[in-house]
Amino acid sequence: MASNMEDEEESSNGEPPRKKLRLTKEQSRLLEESFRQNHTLNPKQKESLAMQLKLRPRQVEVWFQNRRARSKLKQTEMECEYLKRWFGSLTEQNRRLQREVEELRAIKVGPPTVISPHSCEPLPASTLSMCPRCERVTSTADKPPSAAATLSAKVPPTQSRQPSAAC
DNA sequence: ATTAATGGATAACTTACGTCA
DNA sequence: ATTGACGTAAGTTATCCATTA
Repeated sequence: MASNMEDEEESSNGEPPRKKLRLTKEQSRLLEESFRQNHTLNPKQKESLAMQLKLRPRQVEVWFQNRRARSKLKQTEMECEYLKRWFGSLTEQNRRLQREVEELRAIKVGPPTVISPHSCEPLPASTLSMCPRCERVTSTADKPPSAAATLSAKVPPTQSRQPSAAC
């Protein structure tokens, strides 16, 4: 360590070396107690607290400044932890929902042949094409509600299961 | 057991900005 | 509208002390 080499002397720039005060237990206790009551001090409170603690008012002032800063830092750290946990739970929820979507998509695609909504005849899947707008292969409006229907109920009306003009 | 290096806590300082008379 | 005094927040520096290799 490079400290204490010029105790009681002046450093090269003519300034006396900065000395750090160590507060006693009792001083800390009183300051903390006072901080609990009020996070800021008016000049009168500062003066009387300084007298009580046998410190300079400036030292009391600095202590309160630093104490407010520590308090805020702690609060910020706690909020950060909370947000991290929240993010984690949202990520997990998102994973579950993605899995569910995959399962529902698998059910919806079903077997390789489908029934034509027009002729009620089975059609080979290879003759069908995907509508780029609604991403549906064919109309299933005449089928009973399924899990897939439940999902699509959440889709905006323009993407309803009724065949659009483009389909 | 001793010692130098290191990191955390915090007192003290500096700067920028807002408020008010 | 301008100005100077004052208080505070934010950022930085310096010091002390405990831990560790």
